[in-house]
Amino acid sequence: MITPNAKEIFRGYIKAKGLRHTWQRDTIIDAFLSAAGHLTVEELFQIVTRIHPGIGYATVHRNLNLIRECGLADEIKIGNEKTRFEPTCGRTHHDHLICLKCKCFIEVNNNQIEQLQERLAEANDFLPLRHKLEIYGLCKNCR
Amino acid sequence: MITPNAKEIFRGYIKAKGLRHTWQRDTIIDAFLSAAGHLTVEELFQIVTRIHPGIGYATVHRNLNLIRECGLADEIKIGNEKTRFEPTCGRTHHDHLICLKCKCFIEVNNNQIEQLQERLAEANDFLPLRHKLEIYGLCKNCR
DNA sequence: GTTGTTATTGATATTCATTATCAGTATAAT
DNA sequence: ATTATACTGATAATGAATATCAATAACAAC
Repeated sequence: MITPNAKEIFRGYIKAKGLRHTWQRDTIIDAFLSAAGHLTVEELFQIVTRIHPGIGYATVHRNLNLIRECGLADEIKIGNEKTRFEPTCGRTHHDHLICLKCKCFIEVNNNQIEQLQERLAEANDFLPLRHKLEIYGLCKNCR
Repeated sequence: MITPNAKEIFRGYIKAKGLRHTWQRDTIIDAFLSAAGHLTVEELFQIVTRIHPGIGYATVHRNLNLIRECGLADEIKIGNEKTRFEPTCGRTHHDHLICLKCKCFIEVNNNQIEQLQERLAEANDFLPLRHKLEIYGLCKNCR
């Protein structure tokens, strides 16, 4: 299976909403896609600034929201920590085991759970679009 | 099965932490336990104020955190909505189907999913303590 | 009961992520 | 080229959550 071109998805979303293409958006989507996952707005802003000094924090924030809206990023918010954005494209959906002590997280996946969730929604006449499963506890090193 | 006395749990927690008993704490835990679930700090503050005018917002907030800490409340935070606190005592754990349009939520429960989560954690050498499963989508009326 | 220590309260200030504002600029259709 | 309008970047505003602090209250020790 070929990974869909994330950048194309983003540009398509922009166009479909009647928004405009700008070099800032290009820079931001490129930086986001090539960076390691789980970035905060602040962190992406730092990266983008190194490439193109002068891009505003608000611009990065706004566009990160667009990236999330078009499905290329998931939001992870743990307690009062800053929101983090993780790329979804080319990756299967996964849930998180979050350590309450060291704040690390492990990505996990279970098809059976996914299927049960579908059925659970169905049984309640609910159309499921996305979901978030977070298991909090202690990791191998902290338990 | 007899529901454990939530108020005793709270008072025990206070004592165990070397904190002190106050009439404000009593008022707040009483109001919280007798209120319908899913309250925001603001809403509980309004209720408490009606019983004892003069109790400060910060006091309600602080004590709601203690109530959460001792396991009597779960936190629900949907998007940018205000954090809500829902009583856990005397109720089985449940997950949420959250409507993206009307913001309503349906409480659901599935033992099979719970069990799979346990196993998932185990497989990763992770000690699960609590978890949060939220399925976002469209409810019966909004789909 | 008195005293001393210290947690608590309530009012307010602070913090901090996120969103809104807005003038100037850039984009893209005609 | 013209024109309408979305975008940017700087900054202000928002708002929930937390911190601060002086006055007060709880409670253990005596």
